[in-house]
Amino acid sequence: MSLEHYFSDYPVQQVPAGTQILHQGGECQNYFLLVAGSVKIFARSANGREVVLYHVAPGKICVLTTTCLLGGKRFPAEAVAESALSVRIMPKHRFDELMENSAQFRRQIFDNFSQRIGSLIETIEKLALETLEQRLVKYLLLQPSNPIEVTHQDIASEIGSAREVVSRHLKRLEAQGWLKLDRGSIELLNRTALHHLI
Amino acid sequence: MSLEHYFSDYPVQQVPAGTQILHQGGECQNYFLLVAGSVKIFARSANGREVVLYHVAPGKICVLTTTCLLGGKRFPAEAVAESALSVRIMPKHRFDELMENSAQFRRQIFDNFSQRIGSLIETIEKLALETLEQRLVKYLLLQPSNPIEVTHQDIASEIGSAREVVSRHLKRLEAQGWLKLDRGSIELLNRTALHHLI
DNA sequence: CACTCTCGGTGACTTAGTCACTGAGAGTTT
DNA sequence: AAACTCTCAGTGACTAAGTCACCGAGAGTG
Repeated sequence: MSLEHYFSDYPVQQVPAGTQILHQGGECQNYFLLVAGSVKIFARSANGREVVLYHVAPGKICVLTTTCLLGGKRFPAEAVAESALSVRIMPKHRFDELMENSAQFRRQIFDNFSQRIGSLIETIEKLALETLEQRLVKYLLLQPSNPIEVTHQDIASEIGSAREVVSRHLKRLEAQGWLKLDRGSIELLNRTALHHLI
Repeated sequence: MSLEHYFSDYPVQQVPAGTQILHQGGECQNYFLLVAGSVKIFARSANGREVVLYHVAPGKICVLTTTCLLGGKRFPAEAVAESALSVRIMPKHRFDELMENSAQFRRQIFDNFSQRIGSLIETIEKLALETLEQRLVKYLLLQPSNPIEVTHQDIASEIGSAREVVSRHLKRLEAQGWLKLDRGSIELLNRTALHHLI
């Protein structure tokens, strides 16, 4: 039984791409389950630099929303729709009721939490222990499409760095002939060579 | 009703300071509740650099142990007793039973999870968005004792940096007259001045 | 066609991390 | 007490990463 089952009483709502769903310091009202699309959860520093904390994928709930509602806290980051979204929204009382009465539902929510903790720890390890080149190359090799449609700025905030630094590294990799840069896209030409950098 | 209540059937066991409790890739067998002392959970890179992920405080369980047991995964980090510990150990079947039957217990475990997710996100934001000086000064100002009994290496892994870098920053702060360095200890002399660096 | 906006490139500089080595001091052994 | 070992910190020289200020190309708009 997937999480979506428990949300099926609530209608699917559409959210356009680019919508800012939650702001730093904002209040969470309801739980939402993502049916389709992708939500980016990130933090922004005073001088405008950003770092992506995680992405919410279809079939998942936003863990941070859950911790806010359970703890009565303000949302500590920014949430933006990376693409057009379909979501189902569940009111707090129904969530609490399910947590009380359904072991299956609890299990799903707990799994969501566990996976998120694992991914956050991975992020910390990467930031503190890996070089920028390693993070960059891993990011590139993980992308499903080729060419990859993404700006240097996007990559920088994904891997916790600055745009200029990412640009320079990419330029160097292009000079080696391992990829090809274009405005808003990166084509990987030699995955094997890139793999050897990790 | 605190978490400790649910563990009271299980005897308090002593663990000497410095014991390595869990290794990266090791298997978790049981839940443990910390009664007294402190456990450091950290990751280590290939070249020996370390980064502290979090500390387990008295009255808390180790969230990572929980996620391992729930997900049947290997422990993704290192766990070391920072001081002598008193712990109570609960077998998996009893934990599962409590999760099933006690809303209070579930609530406690969830709170533990939520707090940990919050602290991990904070750590990511610090690593990616703050300067080393900010992280260092915040660390110093947060310590309860003065002088602070800690090595430069310890600080470096707390704030995700390298020993030499921390040493140089501390030397500079000492030259300003804001603190006094000694082997294994740092005495803060001017908290106000340090505050202005944040 | 002019205007604007996003994206990326670049030079000069600062900050952070690495590597290799040094020496001081504390504790232990002989 | 002298020699030994270990931990901790200091340092110079270097590389990597991040910042700041600016430029120019190209896409989209009116």
